[in-house]
Amino acid sequence: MRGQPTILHLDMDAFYASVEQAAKPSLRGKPVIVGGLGPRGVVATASYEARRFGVHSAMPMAQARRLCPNAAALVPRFGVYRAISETVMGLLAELSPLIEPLSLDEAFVDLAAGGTAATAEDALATGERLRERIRVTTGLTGSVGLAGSKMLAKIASERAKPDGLVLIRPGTERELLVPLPVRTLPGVGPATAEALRRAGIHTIGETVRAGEAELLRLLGKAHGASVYAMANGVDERPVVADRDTKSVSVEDTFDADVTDRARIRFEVARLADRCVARLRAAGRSGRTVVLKVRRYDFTTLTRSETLRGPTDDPAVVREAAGRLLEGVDTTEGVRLLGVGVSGLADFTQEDLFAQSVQAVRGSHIGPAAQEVPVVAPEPSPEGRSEPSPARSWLPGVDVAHERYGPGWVQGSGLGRVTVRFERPDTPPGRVRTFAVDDPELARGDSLPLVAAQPCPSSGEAS
DNA sequence: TCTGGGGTCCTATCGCCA
DNA sequence: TCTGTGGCGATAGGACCC
Repeated sequence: MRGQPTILHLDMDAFYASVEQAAKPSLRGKPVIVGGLGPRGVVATASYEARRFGVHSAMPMAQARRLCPNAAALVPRFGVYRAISETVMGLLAELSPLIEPLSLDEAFVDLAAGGTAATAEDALATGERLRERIRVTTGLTGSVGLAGSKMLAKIASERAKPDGLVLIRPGTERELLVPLPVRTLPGVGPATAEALRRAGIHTIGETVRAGEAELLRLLGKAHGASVYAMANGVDERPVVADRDTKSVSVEDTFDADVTDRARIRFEVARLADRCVARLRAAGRSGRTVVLKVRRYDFTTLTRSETLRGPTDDPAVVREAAGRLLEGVDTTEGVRLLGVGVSGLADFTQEDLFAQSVQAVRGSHIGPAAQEVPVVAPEPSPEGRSEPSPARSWLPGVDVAHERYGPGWVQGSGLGRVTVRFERPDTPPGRVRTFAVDDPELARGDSLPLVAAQPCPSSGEAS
């Protein structure tokens, strides 16, 4: 049974960038980069046109723009991606009840659990049918890998990219793996690859030849054993549906390092509130509060405190984070602050002994400034600016103009905003420029990428 | 213009306790 | 009572993934 290609891995092609190209006809066939646009932004996804210039995920945006100055650089629209992702996951759910999403654009499916892959040929047919369904319902392409394990299915989809399907037949795994670089193996990142390289190990074949004892010596017990097994094509990890969240966190990188202690305290309180808002939205509470500080030199430290019981009270989390901050020296400047909660529970058990000093205060989520005796940050020259009107016209966002209809922001600056008026189902549209405070211009709703099926009253287009 | 944001898992160390 | 051992929770850091 094992070895039969019953594990399917789906990977949507250049997902965020492809969504933007589908939504914005003028960008089709052109280089598109989605990511943070601030001075410290990084690339989330680059379209294949941009990749030809050497742009790739996790690259600093500034470098990406030097490599590919003509690319459209857009901020991510996670709401849109999430909605499309749900549609795609719905298609996967038709194949099998056992699906494991890895991110918005990737998932494993255990076809055996769905009875849709008795043979390799069945699996192939299922995979091709899926790709077609995805194309028709979303207008996007995805690549499919089929194999007998998660690792191999993932390697297969990688080889299938873009817009393809690869099946690894039982018995061919070893010869396929042998020449591949060690970085191909799940769990082998930069640090592990470097440790192996120093031992003269570059490929999976060399990993196998080194022997298990040598790997244990180089990488330690658990990691060494796992890498050795993977190198031999042994991967028994099951497809796990419904992984439940173990922690919730939020973090912010500042445009410039922050040294002002009052400002840092204020930001930590704000992050704590945002974190609790997410926690509550998920209907969870948590017991351990974690503060994360990345300093000017990129060294990162965490401090944590475990409460007597789980909480979802913003004041409690804010105070714990504040206490943790008091033990951290920030005089030389911080580039990132984060607040997280782990040790999650489903229930909200209010502590009988009031973990918060401010027991009397309401436990609703309110503006941090209400409770924290923090100097509202002066319009200081450092750090992220408060959301100014101009900043909400970020490239890529949806807008609607009273006269010209739906469009998207192409760029803004010097008090002006440039909008391209087009929709997923129109030809490339034309560009108009407005004052940033033009009363006829407002944020708009995203439009479906594929014309909605005849459906009574599709109430979009406000 | 060097390096995001949201996670998971593993390991080491320390103190407490049986 | 002293010493050792082992388990366990809390804490911190690091590697990895998308």
